[in-house]
Order: sequence, then C-alpha cells, then structure tokens
Amino acid sequence: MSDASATVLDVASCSTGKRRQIRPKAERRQQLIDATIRCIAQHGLSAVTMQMVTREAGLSVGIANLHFQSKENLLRETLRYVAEEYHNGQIEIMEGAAITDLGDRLDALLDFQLGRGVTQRQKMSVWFAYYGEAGARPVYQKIVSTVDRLAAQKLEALFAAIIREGDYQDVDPRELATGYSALIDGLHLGLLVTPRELTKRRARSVARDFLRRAFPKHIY
Amino acid sequence: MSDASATVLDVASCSTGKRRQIRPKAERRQQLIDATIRCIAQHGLSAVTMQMVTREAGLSVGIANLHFQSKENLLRETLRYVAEEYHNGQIEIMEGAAITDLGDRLDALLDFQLGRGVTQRQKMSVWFAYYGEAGARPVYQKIVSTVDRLAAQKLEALFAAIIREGDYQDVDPRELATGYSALIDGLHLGLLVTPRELTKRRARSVARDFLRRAFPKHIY
DNA sequence: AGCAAGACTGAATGATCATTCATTCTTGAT
DNA sequence: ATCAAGAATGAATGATCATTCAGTCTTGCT
Repeated sequence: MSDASATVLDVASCSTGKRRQIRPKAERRQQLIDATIRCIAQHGLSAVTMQMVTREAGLSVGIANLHFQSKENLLRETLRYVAEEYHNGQIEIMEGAAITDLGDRLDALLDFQLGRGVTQRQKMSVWFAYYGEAGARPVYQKIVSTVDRLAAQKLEALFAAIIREGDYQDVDPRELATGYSALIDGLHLGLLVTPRELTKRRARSVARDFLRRAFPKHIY
Repeated sequence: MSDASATVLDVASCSTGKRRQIRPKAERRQQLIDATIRCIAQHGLSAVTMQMVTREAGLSVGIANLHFQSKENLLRETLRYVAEEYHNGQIEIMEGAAITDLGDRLDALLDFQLGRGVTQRQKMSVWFAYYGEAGARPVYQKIVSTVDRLAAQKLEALFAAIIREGDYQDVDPRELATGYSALIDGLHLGLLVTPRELTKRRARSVARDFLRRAFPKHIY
C-alpha cells in the first residue's frame, strides 16, 4: 500500500505530487463531502471509512476530524448536501420565471428528476444508502423529511394550477402529488437496483404516461 | 455488560434461564435470520454486529459462524429470505385459483403490498437497507433482480388480461406494470422515511387511484 | 448405563477502524 | 526577514468487531 520511495525526500503524499496546500475551510469541507459521495457510491455506506474518504480527497486523516469533528457528522452533512441539492433543483424549476407554460414546467421537472448522466447515478446511490438507514436513524429521517416537505408543497401547488387550467374533474392535487413523487422515487430505485431491466428512457416514458393519464390536455 | 453472578454455577446464559438446547440446523438458521431482520430494522444494516444478532437470537456467537460460515453470508441469506417471502406472496395472489374476478385479484395484491401491521415495517427496513447497498454490491443486485423478474412478468400478465377483458385502449401492460411496481416501491419508501406525512391509508388510496385511472371498469 | 457424534459455548485472537495530538508546514502581517 | 496563527499531517492509541477453537453439553444409539 505504501509508496516505494518512502525514505526519499518526497514532500508530496498527494497523488499529484504537489506540496501541502492550505485552503479555506469551506473549500475543504466541500472537497471532503464530494469524496464521501464518491466513496458511498462505489463501496456502499456501511463500508465507508475515514481513511477511504480522506485518501479519495487526497488529504490526510486528521483533516476530516478538524473540519467535521466526527465521522457521524461528516455523513450527516453529506446527506444534507445531497438532499438539498436535489430538492433545490426541483424547487428552482417549479418557482422559476423562465418557464410560463405549465405543461413545459412539468416536462422540465421530469427531465431534471430522470435526466443527467453518470453524476446522477452517484447521487442516487447516496440517496438510497441513507434511506436504508433512515428506518433506524431519526436524524436522517428528519433531514430528508424537512427538505422534502417544501418540495411536496410546491409540487402540489403546480398540480393544483394545472388542474384549474385544464378544468380536470375528480383529481385531487395532494393525492396526485404524493403518487407522482412516489413513482419517481420508485423509478430511481429501479434504475439503481435493476439497471438491466429499467433504462432511463423507459423510466422517463413511464413517468410521462402517469402525467398524461392525469393531465391529457397538458402532456403530449 | 456481563451478568453479576458469573462465577456461580449458572448453566443458563439465555434470558429465559433454560438449559442449552440442541435443535435442527434449519430451525437455527431461521432463528438467526429472524434475529438479523429485527436487528437491521432496529439498528440499521451498518450497525449490525454478530454479537448483536446472536444475543437477539438468544444464542452464542459461535453458532452463527457454524451455520452461516461468515457474517457476509448471513446477511446475504437474510436478504434472500425477505426478498423471496415478499415476492412469493405476490405470486401466490397472482397465480392463486381462489380469486377468479380480475378486479378482486388486483385488490388482493394491493392489500398484500400495502397491508399488514408492524411486521411489514420491519421487513421494509430490511428491504431498503439492502437497496441502499445494492449500488455497490452486485451480489445484492442479483438476488433482488432474480426474484423480481418473475413477479414483474406475472404482474404484466395480469394487467394484459385486465386490458383484454376491459377492452382498454392505448394502455401498454409492460409500461403500466413498471409504473405500478415503481409506485408501490416509492410508497413503501415514503411509509418508511416520512411516516408522519404518509399514512398507510393514504398510500393505499394513492395506489388505488393509479389503478382506477388505468382500469376504471375494474376498480370501484 | 455407556458412548460416540456433533451441536453449542464464549474467551481469546488478530485485524480494522475512529479519533487524537505532537509536530511540521504555509501564509500573511509586521 | 521574522514571526505568530492556525491549517495540515500521520503515527499512535484504544475500542470494537469477525472469526476461531478448545472444551462442554445433549442426544440418540447400543
């Protein structure tokens, strides 16, 4: 594991061979959170160690405890970051003034939720890793549900506006929003666990079908 | 942690105070799997230890390695058990001859998937704990997807039969089955992570809405 | 009753991990 | 150029965990 030239006057332990660098606290924190995300995606939450994370970040083990006090705190902050990133993206689309047509707005939301490339897969891994522990860890439950609630309200409001505009009968916006959110979560899960059977293209088509059945005048 | 009366001639280390019992291999295996399920639900997959599981089962630490060789194997077999139990239940409903009406069959399926009491919550915890690790562990992916595939086929066949019977237009059974399965998974997730916002009653109503929009002649 | 087979136990072992902290290094102010 | 502040390092520490195995106990057979 150790480098061959350990005794030589080699200042660098970083992979790039650079000297020790001093960077602002916020930057180091983000660097460590990013490394944590990659480690969870690649090795699974239960296999993540501090040594693994700091090596991935190209830093020493001490630095993590300097900026995050403990492993538990680092994991907590990583979840918070991923959760907020995802939900802020949704809310931006639902509140943004750039799109005026409600149907287009729905489309943009769906694209965001089921789009993107490899990055998204990493994030999904992290997402579900924490979900898996949420049943036993109230802290995780709280982080997720706090952020989730606002997005759920915005989605409900969007659905309500669409129902009004299309004069759809017998459709409850709250019920439908719950269903749509659950559907997206379930599709994410399918993409993660059975990527062979569920492609991103098909997932998008399934979600679009759901919306079309509810809002035929707005989708397609 | 150790009992106060350790030096005394106390034969029993079990909580019930019974003598050491010899039981068939299959029974011990099940006993350990059940204990593992409870431990995962209560402490989370990443916090489960062999000591914890064997104490929960009322057995010694050695016994787990006797019947399961390793912790990894015990966890793998526990996932297999939960996955098979869930999917066998679904398949039984979809293949069973007891129900002839297709609408009733759908109802029974929904009841199974979103019904039951506390037990179900324990199983859900286990389910998602493994999903969380599945991104990094091909073994888990394989176990789940193998069992999943058959249930997905049966569901598709049931939907196809309903579509034929109801002469529904523009409904693809495969697409709809994917959507329904994802919806159920997503609702399970909601029940686990945000039980305050999503009750079992509401989850059932949401799933029923989905089916009603697709098969209005069969549901309600 | 006596005995062999093997189920069962739990202290011991060695490995791994989170966390600490004495030390080294960098930066910016004087 | 010098120095103080504090960012960064990584070997050392102590705790925890999976796994082992020498020995104990139970059961069923003779």
